[in-house]
Amino acid sequence: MQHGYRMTTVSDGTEMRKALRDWNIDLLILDIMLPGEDGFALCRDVRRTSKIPIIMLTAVGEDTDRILGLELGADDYLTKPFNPRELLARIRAIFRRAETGSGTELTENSAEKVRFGSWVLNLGSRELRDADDVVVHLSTGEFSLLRALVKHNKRPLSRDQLVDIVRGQSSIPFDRSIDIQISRLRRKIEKDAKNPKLIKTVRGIGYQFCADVVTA
Amino acid sequence: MQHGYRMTTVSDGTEMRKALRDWNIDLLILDIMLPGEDGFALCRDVRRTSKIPIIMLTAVGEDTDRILGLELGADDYLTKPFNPRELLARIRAIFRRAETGSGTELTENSAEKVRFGSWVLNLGSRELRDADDVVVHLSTGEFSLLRALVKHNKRPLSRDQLVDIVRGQSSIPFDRSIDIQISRLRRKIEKDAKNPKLIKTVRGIGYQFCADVVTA
DNA sequence: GCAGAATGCTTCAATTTGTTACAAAAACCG
DNA sequence: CGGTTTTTGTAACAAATTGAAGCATTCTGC
Repeated sequence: MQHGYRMTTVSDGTEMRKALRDWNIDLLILDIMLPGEDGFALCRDVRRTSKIPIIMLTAVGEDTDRILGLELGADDYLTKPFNPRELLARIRAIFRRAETGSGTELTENSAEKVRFGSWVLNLGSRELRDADDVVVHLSTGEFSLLRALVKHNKRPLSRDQLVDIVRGQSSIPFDRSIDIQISRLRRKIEKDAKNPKLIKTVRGIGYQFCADVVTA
Repeated sequence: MQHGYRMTTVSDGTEMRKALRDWNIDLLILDIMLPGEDGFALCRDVRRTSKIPIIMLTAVGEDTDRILGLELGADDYLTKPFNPRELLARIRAIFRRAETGSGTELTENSAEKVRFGSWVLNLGSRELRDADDVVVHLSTGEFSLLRALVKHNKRPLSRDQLVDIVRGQSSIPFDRSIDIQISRLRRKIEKDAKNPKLIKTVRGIGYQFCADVVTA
């Protein structure tokens, strides 16, 4: 976590696609010079399926017109060597632009409300309601954890991943804090906390959200 | 007419305002070094009333952070001396972004009034009215804070960001003033200040305006 | 069933946030 | 100008949240 942003570094196109699939990536910074597929191809490829903001890193003398142009569709670019402050400024500018959209676009495919079991979780207002429409209070951490689980539903998430999502840090060894948060969350949303139906433990791996999640 | 764009040159802030009023200007290119009012002030001033894209021209060593940041709100900037091709590329990029932008803008030039919960906030006259059309008085700081929250609704804002927006300064360490302002604002607009529905706390991050905001 | 490991959960202290009371600063007003 | 009111920030304390420690429980492979 730096300057309020959490980042993941990958070393090639394959890792990038994996990261895009496994995490909710909000912004991509692409170097043109890469082993394997070059940045141009990657950029074009990502653009085909996603509107995620892309910043390209170029060497001097590259054809800047082409980078920002329709062909590649990057949102911005920087010439190496660049000033870190400038990168930060451009990142912020991009998010600020995106913000003025409509609000709720953590990612493009995020819906406002999701339903699972007899619960309705409103991702915008951060409210969890039961079948009778009664609000069950969740602390920030509980909401954050639940959102992570729901977002990656039916997929086991390691404690590392969860800590990373919830706290934006990589976890220290023997970090049990997620277990406790899971415990607290189960107490609130499971009918029988001893027999969890929604948040199951995947021994040796982590936790998995098992309910069908319907975006309403 | 050059490269498909028509342009008008002005020499100071007064002329600029006249041009903005008399013509349909689509994009503003602002030099920071100007006779009379400087570019920073002009930029901020334009931003108060318009969402028109702004590109700033800066000398080397300027504080690029501030330029693209929330305070000034420019869309891009270029360091002098710059390559005309690069300026052209950035102009095109900005128009391309504008095209793909979704609607629902929450800025001055679109709507004067916004509605959330049972409240109506008039951004022009700075009046907040309840369901019975009774004015609830807000101090300058309270209004400014509420406007910031509403503008970035459904998105958590850090204390730093809020201080920056409200006071135009970066906050000192351990600055709790935002918390107190939030507290005062809640007392005025929340039905139950203990259970805030509009302004929620995001622990470790800041605050988030959670209501649906409708521009009326 | 048993040993060891992984997970669940209680307790408690540290941190973060909410709020009250009060003082400084600013605006207002004659 | 002086006096008054309003606004805003600091200090101090209350409440909520959270994670570490540590023991209880469950699971796995034998």
